[in-house]
Amino acid sequence: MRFALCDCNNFFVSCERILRPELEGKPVIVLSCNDGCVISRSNEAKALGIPMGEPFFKVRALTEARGVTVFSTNFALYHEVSRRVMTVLSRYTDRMETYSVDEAFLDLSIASLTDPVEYARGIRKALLEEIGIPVSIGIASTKTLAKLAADRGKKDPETGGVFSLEGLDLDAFLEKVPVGDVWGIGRRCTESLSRFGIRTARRFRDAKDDWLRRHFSVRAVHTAWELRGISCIRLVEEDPAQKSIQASRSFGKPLSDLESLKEAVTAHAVSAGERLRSQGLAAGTLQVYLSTSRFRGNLFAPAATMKMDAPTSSNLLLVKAALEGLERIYAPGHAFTKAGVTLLDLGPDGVTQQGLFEGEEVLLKRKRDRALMAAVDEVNRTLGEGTLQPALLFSKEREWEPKHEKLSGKTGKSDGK
DNA sequence: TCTGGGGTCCTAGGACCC
DNA sequence: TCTGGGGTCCTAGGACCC
Repeated sequence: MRFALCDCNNFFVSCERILRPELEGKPVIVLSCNDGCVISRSNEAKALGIPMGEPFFKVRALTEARGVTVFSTNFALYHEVSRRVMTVLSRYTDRMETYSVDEAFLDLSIASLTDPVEYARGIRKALLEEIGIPVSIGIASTKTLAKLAADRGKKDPETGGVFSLEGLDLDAFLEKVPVGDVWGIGRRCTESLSRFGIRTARRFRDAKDDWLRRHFSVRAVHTAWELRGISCIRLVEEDPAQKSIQASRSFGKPLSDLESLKEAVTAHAVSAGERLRSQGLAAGTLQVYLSTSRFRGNLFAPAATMKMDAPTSSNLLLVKAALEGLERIYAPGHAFTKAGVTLLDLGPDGVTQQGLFEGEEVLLKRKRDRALMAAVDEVNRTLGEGTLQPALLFSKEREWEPKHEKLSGKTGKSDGK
Protein backbone atom coordinates (compact mmCIF):
# COMPACT_ATOMS: atom_id res chain seq x y z
CA MET A 1 0.00 0.00 0.00
CA ARG A 2 0.98 3.57 -0.52
CA PHE A 3 -0.88 6.30 1.33
CA ALA A 4 -0.46 10.04 1.06
CA LEU A 5 -1.75 12.43 3.67
CA CYS A 6 -2.40 15.92 2.39
CA ASP A 7 -2.62 18.41 5.24
CA CYS A 8 -3.40 22.09 4.67
CA ASN A 9 -0.94 24.36 6.47
CA ASN A 10 -2.50 26.65 9.13
CA PHE A 11 -5.75 26.09 7.28
CA PHE A 12 -8.05 28.77 8.72
CA VAL A 13 -5.33 31.41 8.49
CA SER A 14 -4.55 30.35 4.93
CA CYS A 15 -8.24 30.71 4.02
CA GLU A 16 -8.33 34.25 5.43
CA ARG A 17 -5.21 35.08 3.43
CA ILE A 18 -6.95 34.14 0.20
CA LEU A 19 -9.23 37.13 0.79
CA ARG A 20 -6.44 39.28 2.24
CA PRO A 21 -3.29 38.44 0.26
CA GLU A 22 -1.42 41.36 1.79
CA LEU A 23 -1.29 39.36 5.04
CA GLU A 24 1.16 36.90 3.48
CA GLY A 25 4.30 36.83 5.60
CA LYS A 26 2.59 38.66 8.47
CA PRO A 27 1.46 37.26 11.84
CA VAL A 28 -2.20 36.19 11.74
CA ILE A 29 -4.39 34.18 14.12
CA VAL A 30 -7.97 32.90 14.05
CA LEU A 31 -10.05 32.62 17.23
CA SER A 32 -12.72 30.19 18.26
CA CYS A 33 -16.16 31.66 18.72
CA ASN A 34 -16.97 33.59 21.86
CA ASP A 35 -13.54 35.23 21.67
CA GLY A 36 -12.29 32.04 23.27
CA CYS A 37 -9.09 30.44 22.12
CA VAL A 38 -6.51 30.65 19.39
CA ILE A 39 -7.34 27.86 16.94
CA SER A 40 -5.15 28.70 13.94
CA ARG A 41 -1.83 30.50 13.69
CA SER A 42 0.35 31.62 10.83
CA ASN A 43 4.02 30.63 11.04
CA GLU A 44 4.85 34.21 12.00
CA ALA A 45 2.37 34.04 14.88
CA LYS A 46 3.87 30.72 16.00
CA ALA A 47 7.29 32.37 15.95
CA LEU A 48 5.96 35.05 18.32
CA GLY A 49 5.30 32.27 20.82
CA ILE A 50 1.50 32.23 20.63
CA PRO A 51 0.52 28.69 21.62
CA MET A 52 -2.22 26.67 19.97
CA GLY A 53 -5.41 26.62 22.01
CA GLU A 54 -4.30 29.52 24.18
CA PRO A 55 -7.11 31.63 25.64
CA PHE A 56 -7.17 34.88 23.71
CA PHE A 57 -7.18 37.07 26.80
CA LYS A 58 -3.74 35.76 27.68
CA VAL A 59 -2.17 36.84 24.40
CA ARG A 60 -4.28 39.84 23.54
CA ALA A 61 -1.65 42.31 24.73
CA LEU A 62 1.00 40.51 22.70
CA THR A 63 -1.12 40.58 19.55
CA GLU A 64 -1.69 44.30 19.91
CA ALA A 65 1.96 45.04 20.60
CA ARG A 66 3.21 43.00 17.66
CA GLY A 67 0.57 43.91 15.14
CA VAL A 68 -0.96 40.46 14.85
CA THR A 69 -4.09 40.39 12.70
CA VAL A 70 -6.90 38.63 14.54
CA PHE A 71 -9.87 36.96 12.87
CA SER A 72 -13.05 35.44 14.20
CA THR A 73 -13.90 32.11 12.64
CA ASN A 74 -15.66 32.14 9.30
CA PHE A 75 -16.71 28.54 8.88
CA ALA A 76 -18.70 29.21 5.74
CA LEU A 77 -15.48 30.34 4.08
CA TYR A 78 -13.41 27.43 5.41
CA HIS A 79 -15.92 24.87 4.24
CA GLU A 80 -16.08 26.36 0.78
CA VAL A 81 -12.29 26.40 0.46
CA SER A 82 -12.17 22.85 1.82
CA ARG A 83 -14.64 21.68 -0.80
CA ARG A 84 -12.47 23.14 -3.56
CA VAL A 85 -9.30 21.59 -2.12
CA MET A 86 -10.96 18.16 -2.06
CA THR A 87 -12.12 18.58 -5.65
CA VAL A 88 -8.58 19.27 -6.83
CA LEU A 89 -7.23 16.33 -4.84
CA SER A 90 -9.78 13.99 -6.38
CA ARG A 91 -8.14 14.56 -9.77
CA TYR A 92 -5.05 12.78 -8.52
CA THR A 93 -6.52 9.51 -7.29
CA ASP A 94 -9.59 7.32 -7.57
CA ARG A 95 -9.58 6.52 -3.90
CA MET A 96 -9.45 9.18 -1.23
CA GLU A 97 -10.84 9.90 2.21
CA THR A 98 -11.80 13.39 3.31
CA TYR A 99 -10.56 13.01 6.84
CA SER A 100 -11.36 16.48 8.15
CA VAL A 101 -11.97 19.97 6.88
CA ASP A 102 -8.25 20.36 6.14
CA GLU A 103 -6.90 16.85 5.65
CA ALA A 104 -7.34 14.04 3.17
CA PHE A 105 -5.81 10.61 2.75
CA LEU A 106 -5.09 9.55 -0.82
CA ASP A 107 -4.47 6.04 -2.04
CA LEU A 108 -1.41 6.41 -4.23
CA SER A 109 -0.91 2.70 -4.88
CA ILE A 110 -1.11 3.54 -8.55
CA ALA A 111 0.65 0.99 -10.69
CA SER A 112 1.92 3.47 -13.26
CA LEU A 113 3.28 5.84 -10.66
CA THR A 114 7.07 5.75 -10.69
CA ASP A 115 7.94 8.83 -8.67
CA PRO A 116 5.40 9.46 -5.90
CA VAL A 117 7.33 12.37 -4.43
CA GLU A 118 7.34 14.19 -7.75
CA TYR A 119 3.64 13.38 -8.14
CA ALA A 120 2.92 14.88 -4.71
CA ARG A 121 4.86 17.99 -5.63
CA GLY A 122 2.49 18.37 -8.55
CA ILE A 123 -0.49 18.15 -6.21
CA ARG A 124 1.04 20.72 -3.95
CA LYS A 125 1.71 23.09 -6.82
CA ALA A 126 -1.84 22.76 -8.14
CA LEU A 127 -3.41 23.59 -4.76
CA LEU A 128 -1.14 26.56 -4.30
CA GLU A 129 -1.72 27.98 -7.77
CA GLU A 130 -5.39 27.18 -8.27
CA ILE A 131 -6.69 27.86 -4.76
CA GLY A 132 -3.89 29.56 -2.88
CA ILE A 133 -3.67 26.99 -0.10
CA PRO A 134 -0.24 25.68 0.95
CA VAL A 135 -0.17 22.04 2.01
CA SER A 136 2.19 19.42 3.37
CA ILE A 137 2.11 15.90 1.99
CA GLY A 138 3.42 12.77 3.66
CA ILE A 139 3.85 9.45 1.87
CA ALA A 140 4.14 6.02 3.54
CA SER A 141 2.76 2.50 3.64
CA THR A 142 0.21 3.23 6.40
CA LYS A 143 -1.99 6.14 7.37
CA THR A 144 -0.28 6.58 10.73
CA LEU A 145 3.15 6.76 9.10
CA ALA A 146 1.85 9.10 6.40
CA LYS A 147 0.67 11.47 9.14
CA LEU A 148 4.17 11.51 10.63
CA ALA A 149 5.70 12.04 7.20
CA ALA A 150 3.42 15.02 6.58
CA ASP A 151 4.43 16.51 9.94
CA ARG A 152 8.02 16.30 8.84
CA GLY A 153 7.10 17.89 5.52
CA LYS A 154 5.49 20.74 7.36
CA LYS A 155 8.28 21.40 9.87
CA ASP A 156 11.34 20.81 7.73
CA PRO A 157 11.72 23.46 5.01
CA GLU A 158 14.29 21.33 3.20
CA THR A 159 11.55 18.89 2.22
CA GLY A 160 9.73 21.49 0.20
CA GLY A 161 6.50 20.35 1.84
CA VAL A 162 6.64 16.75 0.64
CA PHE A 163 8.21 13.91 2.57
CA SER A 164 8.20 10.19 1.88
CA LEU A 165 9.09 7.41 4.27
CA GLU A 166 9.32 4.83 1.52
CA GLY A 167 12.74 3.22 1.46
CA LEU A 168 13.88 5.15 4.51
CA ASP A 169 15.43 3.78 7.70
CA LEU A 170 12.28 3.72 9.84
CA ASP A 171 14.22 2.89 13.02
CA ALA A 172 16.19 6.09 12.78
CA PHE A 173 13.13 8.13 11.86
CA LEU A 174 10.88 6.83 14.63
CA GLU A 175 13.67 7.16 17.17
CA LYS A 176 13.41 10.93 16.83
CA VAL A 177 9.62 11.13 17.02
CA PRO A 178 8.17 11.76 20.50
CA VAL A 179 5.49 9.14 21.11
CA GLY A 180 2.92 11.84 21.80
CA ASP A 181 3.25 13.06 18.20
CA VAL A 182 1.86 9.79 16.88
CA TRP A 183 -1.71 9.87 15.54
CA GLY A 184 -3.96 8.30 18.17
CA ILE A 185 -1.57 8.70 21.10
CA GLY A 186 -3.06 11.47 23.19
CA ARG A 187 -2.00 13.29 26.31
CA ARG A 188 -3.16 10.70 28.84
CA CYS A 189 -1.63 7.83 26.97
CA THR A 190 1.63 9.74 26.59
CA GLU A 191 1.77 10.27 30.35
CA SER A 192 1.18 6.61 31.10
CA LEU A 193 3.72 5.49 28.52
CA SER A 194 6.27 7.83 29.99
CA ARG A 195 5.89 6.11 33.36
CA PHE A 196 6.87 2.88 31.62
CA GLY A 197 9.86 4.63 30.07
CA ILE A 198 8.37 4.71 26.58
CA ARG A 199 8.96 8.13 25.09
CA THR A 200 9.69 7.58 21.41
CA ALA A 201 7.56 6.26 18.59
CA ARG A 202 10.17 3.56 18.07
CA ARG A 203 9.87 2.22 21.63
CA PHE A 204 6.12 2.24 21.32
CA ARG A 205 6.24 0.39 18.00
CA ASP A 206 8.38 -2.32 19.59
CA ALA A 207 6.12 -2.88 22.60
CA LYS A 208 4.37 -6.24 22.86
CA ASP A 209 0.82 -6.42 21.51
CA ASP A 210 -0.69 -8.04 24.58
CA TRP A 211 1.03 -5.53 26.85
CA LEU A 212 -0.43 -2.67 24.83
CA ARG A 213 -3.81 -4.35 24.80
CA ARG A 214 -3.73 -4.82 28.57
CA HIS A 215 -2.62 -1.31 29.51
CA PHE A 216 -4.35 0.64 26.75
CA SER A 217 -6.78 -0.55 24.11
CA VAL A 218 -7.05 -2.33 20.81
CA ARG A 219 -6.49 0.98 19.12
CA ALA A 220 -3.05 1.25 20.68
CA VAL A 221 -2.28 -2.16 19.17
CA HIS A 222 -3.46 -1.00 15.76
CA THR A 223 -1.29 2.09 16.04
CA ALA A 224 1.76 -0.02 16.87
CA TRP A 225 1.09 -2.23 13.84
CA GLU A 226 0.78 0.81 11.63
CA LEU A 227 4.13 2.08 12.88
CA ARG A 228 5.57 -1.32 11.91
CA GLY A 229 4.39 -0.60 8.39
CA ILE A 230 1.43 -2.97 8.48
CA SER A 231 -1.67 -1.13 7.36
CA CYS A 232 -4.69 -1.84 9.54
CA ILE A 233 -6.56 1.47 9.51
CA ARG A 234 -8.31 1.43 6.19
CA LEU A 235 -9.26 4.21 3.85
CA VAL A 236 -12.87 5.31 4.36
CA GLU A 237 -14.07 6.53 1.00
CA GLU A 238 -17.75 7.31 1.36
CA ASP A 239 -18.65 9.29 4.44
CA PRO A 240 -20.57 6.98 6.74
CA ALA A 241 -23.95 8.08 8.09
CA GLN A 242 -23.60 10.49 10.96
CA LYS A 243 -24.25 8.97 14.37
CA SER A 244 -24.84 12.05 16.45
CA ILE A 245 -25.55 15.74 16.03
CA GLN A 246 -24.56 18.21 18.66
CA ALA A 247 -25.36 21.88 19.25
CA SER A 248 -23.73 23.69 22.13
CA ARG A 249 -22.32 27.08 23.00
CA SER A 250 -20.65 28.76 25.89
CA PHE A 251 -22.68 31.67 27.21
CA GLY A 252 -21.53 35.26 26.97
CA LYS A 253 -21.62 35.30 30.77
CA PRO A 254 -22.46 32.77 33.49
CA LEU A 255 -26.19 32.15 33.96
CA SER A 256 -28.25 30.76 36.81
CA ASP A 257 -31.86 31.48 35.94
CA LEU A 258 -34.04 28.84 34.37
CA GLU A 259 -35.63 31.19 31.85
CA SER A 260 -32.37 32.04 30.12
CA LEU A 261 -31.33 28.40 30.11
CA LYS A 262 -34.65 27.49 28.49
CA GLU A 263 -33.94 29.93 25.68
CA ALA A 264 -30.46 28.56 25.11
CA VAL A 265 -31.60 24.95 25.15
CA THR A 266 -34.48 25.75 22.77
CA ALA A 267 -32.11 27.43 20.35
CA HIS A 268 -29.76 24.44 20.41
CA ALA A 269 -32.60 21.97 19.85
CA VAL A 270 -33.77 24.04 16.87
CA SER A 271 -30.29 24.26 15.40
CA ALA A 272 -29.62 20.54 15.84
CA GLY A 273 -33.04 19.80 14.33
CA GLU A 274 -32.24 21.85 11.23
CA ARG A 275 -29.08 19.91 10.62
CA LEU A 276 -30.92 16.66 11.30
CA ARG A 277 -33.53 17.39 8.63
CA SER A 278 -30.99 18.72 6.15
CA GLN A 279 -29.55 15.20 6.10
CA GLY A 280 -32.93 13.51 5.96
CA LEU A 281 -32.47 11.96 9.39
CA ALA A 282 -34.62 11.45 12.46
CA ALA A 283 -33.43 11.10 16.06
CA GLY A 284 -34.56 8.47 18.54
CA THR A 285 -32.83 10.00 21.55
CA LEU A 286 -32.07 13.50 22.73
CA GLN A 287 -29.60 14.48 25.40
CA VAL A 288 -29.53 17.86 27.09
CA TYR A 289 -26.79 19.05 29.36
CA LEU A 290 -25.57 22.02 31.36
CA SER A 291 -22.12 22.75 32.64
CA THR A 292 -20.41 25.15 34.98
CA SER A 293 -16.92 26.40 34.15
CA ARG A 294 -14.26 23.76 34.18
CA PHE A 295 -11.72 26.39 35.19
CA ARG A 296 -13.15 27.49 38.51
CA GLY A 297 -14.86 25.77 41.39
CA ASN A 298 -16.19 22.25 41.27
CA LEU A 299 -17.44 21.21 37.89
CA PHE A 300 -21.18 20.61 37.89
CA ALA A 301 -22.38 19.08 34.63
CA PRO A 302 -25.80 17.46 34.85
CA ALA A 303 -27.28 15.74 31.80
CA ALA A 304 -30.58 14.10 30.91
CA THR A 305 -31.23 11.49 28.26
CA MET A 306 -34.67 11.60 26.70
CA LYS A 307 -36.02 8.70 24.66
CA MET A 308 -38.42 9.88 21.98
CA ASP A 309 -41.64 7.91 21.59
CA ALA A 310 -40.62 7.37 18.00
CA PRO A 311 -37.68 8.70 15.96
CA THR A 312 -38.51 12.26 15.03
CA SER A 313 -37.19 15.23 13.10
CA SER A 314 -39.82 17.64 14.35
CA ASN A 315 -38.61 20.74 16.14
CA LEU A 316 -41.79 20.74 18.19
CA LEU A 317 -40.99 17.36 19.70
CA LEU A 318 -37.26 17.98 19.96
CA VAL A 319 -37.74 21.28 21.78
CA LYS A 320 -40.34 19.73 24.06
CA ALA A 321 -38.02 16.88 25.00
CA ALA A 322 -35.11 19.25 25.50
CA LEU A 323 -37.09 21.50 27.84
CA GLU A 324 -38.41 18.52 29.80
CA GLY A 325 -34.85 17.31 30.22
CA LEU A 326 -33.73 20.75 31.28
CA GLU A 327 -36.39 20.94 33.99
CA ARG A 328 -35.17 17.60 35.22
CA ILE A 329 -31.50 18.57 35.56
CA TYR A 330 -31.80 22.22 36.48
CA ALA A 331 -30.66 23.18 39.94
CA PRO A 332 -30.67 26.79 41.11
CA GLY A 333 -27.62 28.49 42.51
CA HIS A 334 -25.07 27.33 39.96
CA ALA A 335 -23.23 29.63 37.58
CA PHE A 336 -23.69 27.74 34.34
CA THR A 337 -21.41 28.66 31.46
CA LYS A 338 -22.58 26.26 28.80
CA ALA A 339 -25.58 24.31 27.57
CA GLY A 340 -25.97 21.79 24.80
CA VAL A 341 -28.24 19.38 23.01
CA THR A 342 -27.15 16.13 21.36
CA LEU A 343 -29.27 14.02 19.03
CA LEU A 344 -28.59 10.28 18.99
CA ASP A 345 -29.95 7.05 17.52
CA LEU A 346 -30.10 8.67 14.11
CA GLY A 347 -31.75 6.94 11.20
CA PRO A 348 -33.43 7.81 7.93
CA ASP A 349 -36.51 9.94 8.39
CA GLY A 350 -39.92 8.82 7.22
CA VAL A 351 -39.46 5.09 7.59
CA THR A 352 -40.45 4.85 11.24
CA GLN A 353 -42.56 1.88 12.09
CA GLN A 354 -46.02 2.34 13.35
CA GLY A 355 -46.05 1.61 17.04
CA LEU A 356 -48.19 -1.27 18.24
CA PHE A 357 -50.74 0.94 19.94
CA GLU A 358 -50.56 3.99 17.73
CA GLY A 359 -53.69 4.97 15.92
CA GLU A 360 -54.30 6.83 12.72
CA GLU A 361 -54.18 10.23 14.44
CA VAL A 362 -50.61 9.70 15.57
CA LEU A 363 -49.51 8.97 12.04
CA LEU A 364 -51.44 11.91 10.71
CA LYS A 365 -49.89 14.21 13.27
CA ARG A 366 -46.45 13.00 12.33
CA LYS A 367 -47.18 13.68 8.69
CA ARG A 368 -48.37 17.20 9.51
CA ASP A 369 -45.30 17.84 11.63
CA ARG A 370 -43.05 16.83 8.79
CA ALA A 371 -44.84 19.11 6.36
CA LEU A 372 -44.65 21.96 8.85
CA MET A 373 -40.93 21.50 9.36
CA ALA A 374 -40.32 21.40 5.62
CA ALA A 375 -42.17 24.70 5.31
CA VAL A 376 -40.23 26.27 8.18
CA ASP A 377 -36.91 25.18 6.69
CA GLU A 378 -37.91 26.58 3.32
CA VAL A 379 -38.88 29.96 4.76
CA ASN A 380 -35.69 30.20 6.79
CA ARG A 381 -33.65 29.24 3.76
CA THR A 382 -35.15 31.90 1.55
CA LEU A 383 -35.85 34.70 4.03
CA GLY A 384 -32.91 34.16 6.32
CA GLU A 385 -32.02 32.13 9.37
CA GLY A 386 -34.34 32.64 12.35
CA THR A 387 -37.23 34.11 10.36
CA LEU A 388 -39.42 31.37 11.80
CA GLN A 389 -38.54 30.09 15.25
CA PRO A 390 -40.18 29.18 18.55
CA ALA A 391 -41.80 32.14 20.31
CA LEU A 392 -39.50 31.65 23.25
CA LEU A 393 -36.60 32.80 21.10
CA PHE A 394 -38.14 36.11 20.03
CA SER A 395 -37.29 37.33 23.47
CA LYS A 396 -35.76 40.40 24.83
CA GLU A 397 -32.42 39.80 26.43
CA ARG A 398 -30.80 36.73 24.89
CA GLU A 399 -28.38 36.78 27.76
CA TRP A 400 -27.20 33.31 26.90
CA GLU A 401 -25.82 34.27 23.51
CA PRO A 402 -22.07 34.15 23.08
CA LYS A 403 -20.44 37.51 23.08
CA HIS A 404 -18.91 38.58 19.82
CA GLU A 405 -17.47 41.85 20.88
CA LYS A 406 -14.39 43.56 19.61
CA LEU A 407 -13.74 41.51 16.56
CA SER A 408 -15.41 42.42 13.35
CA GLY A 409 -14.08 39.33 11.65
CA LYS A 410 -13.35 41.51 8.66
CA THR A 411 -10.82 44.09 9.73
CA GLY A 412 -9.47 42.03 12.60
CA LYS A 413 -9.03 45.19 14.60
CA SER A 414 -9.39 44.79 18.35
CA ASP A 415 -11.03 48.15 18.69
CA GLY A 416 -13.49 47.48 21.48
CA LYS A 417 -16.58 48.24 19.43
C1' DT B 1 -12.83 40.00 34.07
C1' DC B 2 -12.02 36.79 29.86
C1' DT B 3 -10.61 29.50 28.56
C1' DG B 4 -14.34 26.49 21.28
C1' DG B 5 -17.33 23.25 18.99
C1' DG B 6 -18.36 18.95 16.83
C1' DG B 7 -17.38 14.41 16.17
C1' DT B 8 -15.91 8.93 16.80
C1' DC B 9 -14.68 4.83 19.18
C1' DC B 10 -13.66 1.84 23.23
C1' DT B 11 -14.43 -0.07 27.72
C1' DA B 12 -16.10 -1.11 32.25
C1' DG B 13 -19.80 -2.07 34.72
C1' DG B 14 -24.72 -2.37 35.64
C1' DA B 15 -29.15 -4.47 34.34
C1' DC B 16 -31.27 -8.26 32.96
C1' DC B 17 -32.06 -13.03 31.72
C1' DC B 18 -31.94 -18.05 32.17
C1' DT C 1 -25.30 -18.83 58.60
C1' DC C 2 -24.46 -20.27 53.97
C1' DT C 3 -26.10 -16.91 48.50
C1' DG C 4 -24.06 -19.54 40.86
C1' DG C 5 -22.41 -18.72 36.52
C1' DG C 6 -22.51 -17.12 32.18
C1' DG C 7 -24.31 -14.62 28.57
C1' DT C 8 -26.11 -10.24 26.22
C1' DC C 9 -27.34 -5.59 25.95
C1' DC C 10 -27.07 -0.86 27.16
C1' DT C 11 -25.02 3.30 28.77
C1' DA C 12 -21.94 6.66 30.87
C1' DG C 13 -17.64 8.24 30.76
C1' DG C 14 -13.06 8.50 29.00
C1' DA C 15 -9.84 9.29 25.38
C1' DC C 16 -8.84 10.87 21.18
C1' DC C 17 -9.26 13.54 16.84
C1' DC C 18 -9.54 18.09 13.98
